[in-house]
Amino acid sequence: MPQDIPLKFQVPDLDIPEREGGYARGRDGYEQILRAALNLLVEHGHQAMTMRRIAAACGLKLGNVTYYFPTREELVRALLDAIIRSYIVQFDAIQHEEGASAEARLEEICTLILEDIRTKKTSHIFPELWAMSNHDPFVMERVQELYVRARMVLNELIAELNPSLPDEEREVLALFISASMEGMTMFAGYRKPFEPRMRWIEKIAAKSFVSLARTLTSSELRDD
Amino acid sequence: MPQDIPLKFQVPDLDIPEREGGYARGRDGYEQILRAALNLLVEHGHQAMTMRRIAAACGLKLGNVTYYFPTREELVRALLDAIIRSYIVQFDAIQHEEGASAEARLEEICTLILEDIRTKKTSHIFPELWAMSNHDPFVMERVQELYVRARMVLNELIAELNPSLPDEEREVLALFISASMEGMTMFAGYRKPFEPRMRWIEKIAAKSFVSLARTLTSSELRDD
DNA sequence: TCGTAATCTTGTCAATTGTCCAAACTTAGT
DNA sequence: ACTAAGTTTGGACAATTGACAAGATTACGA
Repeated sequence: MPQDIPLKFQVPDLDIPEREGGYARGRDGYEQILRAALNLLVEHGHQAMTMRRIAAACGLKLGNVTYYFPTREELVRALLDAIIRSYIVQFDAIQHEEGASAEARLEEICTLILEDIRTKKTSHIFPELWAMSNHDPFVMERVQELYVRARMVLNELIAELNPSLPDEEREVLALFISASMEGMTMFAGYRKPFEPRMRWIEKIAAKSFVSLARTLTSSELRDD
Repeated sequence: MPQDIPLKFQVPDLDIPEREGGYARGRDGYEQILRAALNLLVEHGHQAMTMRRIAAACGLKLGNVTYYFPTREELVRALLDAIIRSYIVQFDAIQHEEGASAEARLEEICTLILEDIRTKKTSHIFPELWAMSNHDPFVMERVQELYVRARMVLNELIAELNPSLPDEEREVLALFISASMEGMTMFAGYRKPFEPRMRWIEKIAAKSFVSLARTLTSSELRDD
């Protein structure tokens, strides 16, 4: 996966769990397969990610791929696990990182996420995941788990900026901010029409989110 | 397509163009096919939308489907055309509708869009479209055309609320607002974890977007 | 070095897919 | 009723897919 944009934090492509037993060659094969599958997913989408194409892409034979992953389902799950794990690791790192003011950190997080959205990998994979998750509970669960982690970071910062906001309201606000940024994927992601304007979008987002986090009050959310 | 949420404005499922020549029976078949295809897309995703499944779903024979749509590609394009056309018609109607203050209308538009997002149809179809658009220029073009129309409405309202904001900045702001709402699809759409909190999300969105539209200044977007 | 577990090759299998076609049947206007 | 255009049917085709298995080859510790 070539790096297409200079990023402060680069999310690793895959976080592949250790494999029990086996030879070094086997670990290589396993990883090669997942990387080839990821590449196909990014370049040509989920439906083009066939066992044969994966095999061809990493120089293995079809039968060999089914040795590592007896069914396509297992391969897809291992791939999504590895993809999502890499994001979660990144979010956890950010969360436990001490830094400047809550406001500055909120802005930084947003910049981080919006920059990641501009990468080809992210802006191609996530729409696939969103589409898959509508018809596959496993994907849904993993994707939502990822976003739970993403919101944890936001929640902490909002709590610092606006201590009087009740828990539930704060969580909805964190969701709003997170979802808002995800929405940029289709418009300012890789080779999308507003990609060149991503800097402005980052500024609008920072201003808007900080203002919201600071000024949102519980009474504004009361039901009619 | 059953209506799952009571909506003020219900976007029609499909806007099917008139068919040149042919008998009434033929117009029926044509429409049945597109409706069956839409239903499959919503219920089981793009990959499940095969010619045979479509035929079975609308009680036609496979060969008959290929009579109306010689290739699957043509069918998909006709379907996406009909889907997107129905949204565009809706946006055009909203745009030329006189109403209350710009602020009230902006809030109304947002409520409208966010409510539509909660429908099964919208929250299932759009992720499919976004994923497809990454690998199919035709889909990309149509989807972006839809969003251009959506932003036209926002642009007018922002211009009214903030006349001194230059054109380009206003367009990026309109994009931010539109994209922000689209991002809710994966979190507060049909059967998504935050669907029950959509009312709060609408209120946060209204407050945030109106505030942005009012207060954003050109100097805040200047490059460093 | 030797033996066993791990990895790899090769080929096959049924199932599904999009596309195509020739013949039969319907419809609507004359 | 006749006709020409529109529609429907049933079947066929090659291509692709995921899964599977028997045997060859390789890695690595005893």
